[in-house]
Amino acid sequence: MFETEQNAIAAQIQQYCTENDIPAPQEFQWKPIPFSGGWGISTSFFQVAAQEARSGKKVVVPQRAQEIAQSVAKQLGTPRGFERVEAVNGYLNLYFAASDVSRRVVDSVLETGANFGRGVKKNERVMVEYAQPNTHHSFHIGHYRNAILGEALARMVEFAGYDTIRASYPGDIGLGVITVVWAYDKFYKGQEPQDIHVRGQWLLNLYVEATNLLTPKENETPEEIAQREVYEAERRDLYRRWDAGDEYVRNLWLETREWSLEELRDILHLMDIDIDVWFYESEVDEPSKAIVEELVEKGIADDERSQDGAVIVKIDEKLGLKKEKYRTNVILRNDGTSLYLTKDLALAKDKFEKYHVDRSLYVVDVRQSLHFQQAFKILELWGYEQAKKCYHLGYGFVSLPEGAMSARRGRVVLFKDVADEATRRVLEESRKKNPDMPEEQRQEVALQIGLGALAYAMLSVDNNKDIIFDINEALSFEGHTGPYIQNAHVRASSILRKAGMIPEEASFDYPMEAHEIELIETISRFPEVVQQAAEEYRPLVLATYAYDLAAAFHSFYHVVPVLQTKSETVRQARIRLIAAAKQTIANALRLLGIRSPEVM
RNA sequence: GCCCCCGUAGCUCAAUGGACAGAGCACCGGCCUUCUAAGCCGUAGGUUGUGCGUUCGAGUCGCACCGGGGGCGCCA
Repeated sequence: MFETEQNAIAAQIQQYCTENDIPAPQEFQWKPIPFSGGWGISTSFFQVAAQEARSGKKVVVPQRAQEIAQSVAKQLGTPRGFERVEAVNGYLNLYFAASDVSRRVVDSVLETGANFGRGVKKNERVMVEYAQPNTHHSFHIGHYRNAILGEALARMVEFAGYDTIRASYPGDIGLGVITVVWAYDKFYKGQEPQDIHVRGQWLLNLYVEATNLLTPKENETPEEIAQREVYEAERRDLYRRWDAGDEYVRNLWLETREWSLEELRDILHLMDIDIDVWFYESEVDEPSKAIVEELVEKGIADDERSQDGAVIVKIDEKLGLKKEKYRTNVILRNDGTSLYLTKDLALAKDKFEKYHVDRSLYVVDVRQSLHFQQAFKILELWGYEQAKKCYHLGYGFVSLPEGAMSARRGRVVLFKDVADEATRRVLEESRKKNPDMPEEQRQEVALQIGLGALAYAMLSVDNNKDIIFDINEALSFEGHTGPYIQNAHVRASSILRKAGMIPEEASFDYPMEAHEIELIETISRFPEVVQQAAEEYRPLVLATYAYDLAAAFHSFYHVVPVLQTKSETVRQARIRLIAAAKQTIANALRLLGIRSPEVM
């Protein structure tokens, strides 16, 4: 928020350096003054001093940095908007005139409202692909991490100023899908439950049971082996018929697929996710085969089918690399069917050509990073410049204290179960703490708080870290959690309700409390936090910020009176500050996909 | 064999190469006749896996090693 001041001072420093034969810094790194109670900006002169040392001057770098800082401080005096300038340990610290700057920050937040922190429009279209669960399964907590991470990323990138498209890519075909269709058709046709989530779980059980029937076991009798082989043949036949477009199989597949999609849409709705473009794996299957032919013609792929092999791309060789990095991968099986990689090539082509995407983000777990590196390099070999702006956001996978989630072993934590449990726990808490709340409102708020806790638990861990899902930790409501932040918003709302109205304007020209200044300082950081989080593709940055902001608010709330303040001037300023804090908390939470309730 | 990620307080996690490595949980001690105690304040807790190096400055960058996880041509 302080670019104007920073640039003006930077220019003065550069001029001073040039005039005094000191190497002028090319670019300045401005940082907040790290000491508590000190609100302002700082920069250091170590690099300048080190440059002098390198050019032959006999200087001790830290000492020289302090000398320069001192002389610069002297030269600057006290610039407009600041109340104090000091040189300490090689750093130049410029302390704001808190009252002036506070008013500017608060006015700016209240003027822009829900748009406070929004970045300037960048002329670039970004597609974020996330929410790619397989159909014919139920949605588990690992899918949830993917969805909330993707959504937070999309919101951040959009708010930072990019034209953003949300894409989902359900895996609606493959051996796993066919396995479920086979089991359904053979054993359970017409027995499906009606509730969409019960049905999702039921499909999952079907998959487990079918896989069990098809998996070789120890000490099988000849009869058992024969039975299993019959089943296996049936499954293969079903896949073949699907591939051939057999009407019966296709209808069966579409019907069962729709159950999963219904559940997926319901969950996305619950999460407040609105997907713009739905890609289905089954729909890129045919186009992807055509791409293989093109790649063979262009000499990018090698066709080894005549030697009973597959169609492969020797990526390292084509790139001229000597050491193995991207290796070699298959893009068409020897039976002519396509693979995951092939489909991703077709999908990327669509993204670039149909949706004119400049930058493409893939939110997929980290185990697939080689796959994406290969896909991006093949796209590059194929001639797509945008491939350089494809980025795989790999995140650590979610496992359970007992180990990896495994549908076959029945070791899966379903999102819907966790969401229900979250709501239940919040309701219990809420009845104790706020017994007078109308029951209808309580239900609605409980969902927001429960999901807030869950979302925050996922987003407050950096992307590349694995998460061992512990429900008690994830649904904690105290301390570094979503509800802690939501509670700050609720407390602010409560004060504003009692205040009645927000004054049109107010001056902060009074001796401000340290907690008051700290809160405003934290609010002022929001716009750059948004940019950082979006540039780094890291919701964690925003999650940490939201917590810092809430913590600053809670401390302020405890120490600084607002409505009880005697001075009407101070009261008005603080009411506006509360409104600004509330708005900024809401904006930050919104980017994390978390609701900001008025009461809790 | 090659590649990627992780290792920070008892536990879970933070920290654009920059000032004194910070939070939460758990533990202990305070604070509700005062704007919502899902809160606030305080105590305690560290050789940042090990060693070398780069740098004025390293938890952060490089190399080696130790420990854990993941990936590596016809699964997705």
